[in-house]
Amino acid sequence: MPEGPQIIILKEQLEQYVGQEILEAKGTVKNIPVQNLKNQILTEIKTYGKVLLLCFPTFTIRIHLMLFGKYAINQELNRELRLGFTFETGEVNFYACDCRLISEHLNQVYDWSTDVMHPSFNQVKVLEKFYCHPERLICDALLDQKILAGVGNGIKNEVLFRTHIHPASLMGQVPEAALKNLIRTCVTFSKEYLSWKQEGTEKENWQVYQQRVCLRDQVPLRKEKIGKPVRSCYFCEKCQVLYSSCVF
DNA sequence: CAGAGTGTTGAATA
DNA sequence: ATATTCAACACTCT
Repeated sequence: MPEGPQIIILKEQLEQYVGQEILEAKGTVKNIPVQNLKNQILTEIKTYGKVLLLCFPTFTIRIHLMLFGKYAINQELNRELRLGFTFETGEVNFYACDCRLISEHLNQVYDWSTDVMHPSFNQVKVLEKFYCHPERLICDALLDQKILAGVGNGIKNEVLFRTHIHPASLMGQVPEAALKNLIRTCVTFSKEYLSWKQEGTEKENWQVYQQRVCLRDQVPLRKEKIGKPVRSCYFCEKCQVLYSSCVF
């Protein structure tokens, strides 16, 4: 399910429980001593990229929905419960997700300046990280959570299309102006994506991802497995420029 | 009905 | 020891 904007929605849905005590915690999660969570007060909810961070006074629970993760609020799904909390006014249940405990201070764990949904996002920091990997493909760099947190395969394809950059372009070959535009578009697109999600108009706004025809050229879009590790890239050969000395 | 995929990790292998 | 590859996870949609 989850790219950055969808995690923001999850955070918003859970905000109602901030300040409340965990009356009951259950689930088959193995990394976390579930019994010890009882009576803990949820003090804050944060997100970092695709990760949800439930903050308690002395520790944080990190939840990543991965590829198949599900959650349910005031409802139970018919599958193995990984981690579930009952608060004073309701419950939340997580399934098929990765859960772990963080005891360090979050500022030591996460660099907020490269999270596309974070207020302290800093374009210059991301550009610096981009320049550390001139030999990588642009489609790989966009998915690297250490470089740009919160961007998933959908956002990746959309921002490359919108900025006219071919996914197989080499980082070091893309002009600085194009890179800056790309980074800016990651943020603006993610925010648009969030509002489309909230309005329920998300589907109409995909321009390349899982689409068939380029809306600019009316040419069939290409779908190729590109990168390391390989991921699906949707692109238009006609209007997305390949910046590369290699032949694709 | 088979197969791919909104993602990442940790184990296996070289 | 270090780098790379790969299965695993678990479910929906095409």
